[in-house]
Amino acid sequence: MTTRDRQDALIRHMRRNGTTTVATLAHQVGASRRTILRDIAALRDAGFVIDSEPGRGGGLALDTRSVQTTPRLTVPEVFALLISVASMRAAGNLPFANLADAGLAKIEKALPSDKLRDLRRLLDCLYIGTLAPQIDISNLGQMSPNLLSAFEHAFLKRLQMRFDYSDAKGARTSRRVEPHAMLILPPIWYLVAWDPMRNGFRHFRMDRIRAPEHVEGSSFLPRHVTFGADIRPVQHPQG
Amino acid sequence: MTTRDRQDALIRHMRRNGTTTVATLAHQVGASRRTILRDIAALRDAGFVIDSEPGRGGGLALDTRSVQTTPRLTVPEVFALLISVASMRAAGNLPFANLADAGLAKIEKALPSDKLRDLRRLLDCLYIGTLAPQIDISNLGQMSPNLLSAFEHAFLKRLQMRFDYSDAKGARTSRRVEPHAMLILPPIWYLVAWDPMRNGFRHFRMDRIRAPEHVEGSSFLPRHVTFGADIRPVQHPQG
DNA sequence: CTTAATGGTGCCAAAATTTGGCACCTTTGT
DNA sequence: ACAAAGGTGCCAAATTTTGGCACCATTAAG
Repeated sequence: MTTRDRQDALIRHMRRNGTTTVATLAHQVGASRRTILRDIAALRDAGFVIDSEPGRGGGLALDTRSVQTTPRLTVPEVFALLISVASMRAAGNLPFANLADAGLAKIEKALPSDKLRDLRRLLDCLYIGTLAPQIDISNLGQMSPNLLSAFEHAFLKRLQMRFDYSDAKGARTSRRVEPHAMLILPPIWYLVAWDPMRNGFRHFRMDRIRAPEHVEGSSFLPRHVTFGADIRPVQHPQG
Repeated sequence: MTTRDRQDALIRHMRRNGTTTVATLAHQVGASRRTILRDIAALRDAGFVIDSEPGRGGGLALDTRSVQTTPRLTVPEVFALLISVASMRAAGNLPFANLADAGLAKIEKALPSDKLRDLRRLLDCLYIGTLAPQIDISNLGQMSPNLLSAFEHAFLKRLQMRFDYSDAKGARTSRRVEPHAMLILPPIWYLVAWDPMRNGFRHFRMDRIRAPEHVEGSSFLPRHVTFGADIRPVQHPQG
């Protein structure tokens, strides 16, 4: 969460909720009161009109008439939206998915061509099933926050991914694989990847993937990639 | 001079001067070569298309055709996207939903304020449950394509909706109700509405709602509203 | 072939910025 | 008087940014 992201979140929250307070915002974005006050000052500096009332019953309120900015979405953001819509379609809610799709199409049109190319490649590797697999989902875990970004980064740049995996019996192994596809069989998500150590394709339940605890040669990792996209290039089959 | 200011300056310089080099830019803004290269990467990530040619006589050039066009989305489109993301969040796929949310926030920012007000009102009437109801879903039907648009139209303009409804026993009734909320208990979607004939609130499973076969006074209906949003205003409780 | 110019990447320590905590002030409604 | 709210100044700790360096790949000129 960069400064900029946090400030975006503040604006979003104020847009949605109307009047709010510094304490509320601080709790919302997980920052201190002091930081929020600094952000508010920065946002005012950037042109946002934010009314404030001191005293009991006071608070902050964004004047929504004030600023209009062009949205600039990143590839993972659009990809996440696409996944949302696609999985809703898979759940059978077609009419709504179609409407959302129309909106997405417009967004895609506004993407620069190279981003669009990335997006198409990501879409090509995404499979969404309609029927839930007949398996026990009582111990369905939480997916790690950075997994989608890490997948996108590694897949597009043809890098390997490193992570720790717990199989159905709870045995933890450390993996280094080449990501090839994402398979969604609601509510289970799978990563399909080539495991060069085992010389074969493997499915990994994404809720069982964790960031690697001990990364050898961690100095090779860009700091923002949590799942250890490696610098070693991958021989992908498709062009 | 913040990072952002510097990156803006780079874009301005490239817009003005056409082809340039990293060294030139570095000298221009008083930063190192390394920093400029990092900025270029960030700008590309943000959606700017910047061509580059290596080798003697090479350089950088901003593709000015790739100027971002603001996608024009309608309220129902954004609403459908929001539902997609919200239902994915309800399904427990938080990290992905958060990413999608960030994208949506940017889209919301670009909406004109009156649309944003509409959107907020729609959001206020949307409830998404996390646990599926313990009911038989073997006969889950298809939701009609225009139902969401009709709901949005009728709700925002405080009009009545007309439709045919089949209850659990298959008995068909013709309804004329005031829509108040949408309740999603995956995979079942409900319309919550006031039924003035029966003088009470009713839940309608949305997959059992069908367009009315015989609509009296159909000349009053806007053509695109399939479900017969009536011109009679509704007394909504909230402002 | 050699060389110079150019974009690009990885790494690391130094520099700069951001952050959280604290004390304290002002305003406002009960 | 008091509690709840916004706002400011300060400082050490945490985090991010930066510059410098080495090095790679590509390209054109000599």
